[in-house]
Amino acid sequence: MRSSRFFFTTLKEAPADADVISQKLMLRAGFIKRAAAGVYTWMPLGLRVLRKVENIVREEMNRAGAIELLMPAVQPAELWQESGRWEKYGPELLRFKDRHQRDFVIGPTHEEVITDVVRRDVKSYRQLPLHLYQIQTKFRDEIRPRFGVMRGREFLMKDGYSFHASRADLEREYQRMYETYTRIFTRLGLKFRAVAADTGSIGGAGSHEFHVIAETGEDDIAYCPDSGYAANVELAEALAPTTPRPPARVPLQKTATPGKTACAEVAEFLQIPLDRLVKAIAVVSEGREGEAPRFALLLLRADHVLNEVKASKIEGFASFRFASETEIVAHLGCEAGYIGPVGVDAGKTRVIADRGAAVMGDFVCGANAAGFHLTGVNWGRDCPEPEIADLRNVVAGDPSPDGKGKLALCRGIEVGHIFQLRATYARALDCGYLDEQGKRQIMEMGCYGIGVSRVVGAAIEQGHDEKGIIFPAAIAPFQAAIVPMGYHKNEAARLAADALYAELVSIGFDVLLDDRDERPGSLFADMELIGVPHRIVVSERGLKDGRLELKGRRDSEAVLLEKEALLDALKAKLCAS
RNA sequence: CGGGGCGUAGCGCAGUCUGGCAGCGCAUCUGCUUUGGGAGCAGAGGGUCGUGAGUUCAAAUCCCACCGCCCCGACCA
Repeated sequence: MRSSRFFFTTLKEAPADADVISQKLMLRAGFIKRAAAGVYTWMPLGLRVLRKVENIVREEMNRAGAIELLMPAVQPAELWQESGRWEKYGPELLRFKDRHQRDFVIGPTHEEVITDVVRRDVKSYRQLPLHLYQIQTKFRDEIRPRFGVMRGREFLMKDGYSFHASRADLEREYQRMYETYTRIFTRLGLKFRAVAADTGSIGGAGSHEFHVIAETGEDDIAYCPDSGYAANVELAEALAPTTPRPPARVPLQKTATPGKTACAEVAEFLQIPLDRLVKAIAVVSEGREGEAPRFALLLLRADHVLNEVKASKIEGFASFRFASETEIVAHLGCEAGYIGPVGVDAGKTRVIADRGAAVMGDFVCGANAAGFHLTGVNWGRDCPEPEIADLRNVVAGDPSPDGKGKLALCRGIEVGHIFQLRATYARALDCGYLDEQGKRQIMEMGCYGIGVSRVVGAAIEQGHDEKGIIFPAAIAPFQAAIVPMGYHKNEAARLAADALYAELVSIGFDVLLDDRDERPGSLFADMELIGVPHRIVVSERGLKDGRLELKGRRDSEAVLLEKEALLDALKAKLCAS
């Protein structure tokens, strides 16, 4: 490609409303243009990157035996009503009516459509297993789209769905997809980590997320450098402390702590470390219609943080919320800030302690009286033994749940997710087959997603500097750029640049000849901004010695090479990736 | 949904308090000079000042309503 025949525009200043680096750089580099909140046009330069990601994903899915198809973005409401998600899916599901007042949705995902396709055409175990996938535009009406293409409302996704005659075969395909995803993100040139993820109501070890490691990620990941264990913090188990609860040494005492409602303030006021305090979090579950709301007090060591996913697994609290001030006063006779487990009415309030809080002795907590805390509190002696559960987020240094080493934490951007759906959708939509005995069975399903457009943003979050984007060669808009000095003034440089361009194209390189009539500084700055991994400068001064100049995007200095040596160097670098 | 902020040329912003010719930098166009790190000089084009309705001799500026966007808040006992 020649710049003069291509179309791209760059900006010196990023639009003021961009809030993450990838969004700023994508706007500055002219990869995307905002059309509405969370909705973007992919400009030709950005589209080249998107297509490269897409093609790697496609190649590897095909290699793994999955078969591509393309489903509609617009889906009839009937399928969603049949699966039950018409009611369950919230306002993220964009619904609309056509001219005949029939209900439709713009697909946020395609379980319903694919299951409908398969149930119509697959009748026999002989047609299984079957793995179908597509790379298609999705729409989710996020409350607050942000971070450019990383949390857009409209985005490009690869979604695959596999169908099986047995759970064992689903597990085999799941493992194959785990390996395929590992291969995909490796080829994309990204630093990533596969982590165990929450499986929600389905349970089992049936879900992994693939995260690109980046400081700006929205997810916390716990991993063990020694054992290879990795899990989303939502899921990572905090093991019960191995040290037993110490015996009570001091008597229960009520202490005035006027105005000290936050744990940190209480600890400072009493001159004790934060981990001697127990904090109480009041939660409510609405329960079914006609039932009274259920109330519970969750107790954690004050320096620990409540994990809401874990809390939602408490029996009866699947969809809990934090209690209102009124509810707290009604159950505990005191406002928030001074509440605790001592003296609560066991008939009305469940007391559930995190494993860490359950082994504490002589601790401090709220006295259920405004302006007072209790010191020297001990389970069993001063209040009933609590229910015990794993309620907190793990922290760096916690023992790994597999018992081998200690956990570390990092942040990640979720770019892939694989999931053993089992029969959830197949049952709802009655997707079955006849087995060897001619008996009808419900299929086992898996689903496998990759956020293709999000990968582009994640790659930039991971690879950039003050000059702009640094792409891995596999997904850069061009593998290399030829930058001639004085293309429009100097015939020798022009002829040499044209010849080199023709030669690189003929051997299959995706190269940009920057033949714009601009000053060198502008050309350099633009090539660096858009993240081209290799730059070749053709100048009269180098040509005098028969040399060209090669510089990697991360290099500080260029090297002067004769043409053949330069071709060899480029081949070595680009073919390796 | 609650709180805060913003909306002026393609991009970044000033001007609003205190009403009085709609500005600056970058980008764009023309000419000359320049040519290895986002050039200089001279000139030019480009605006429903988010929308609507008011107040006023006069509104980007004041009042009211609406729309859009951004940020913060759903880890709090």
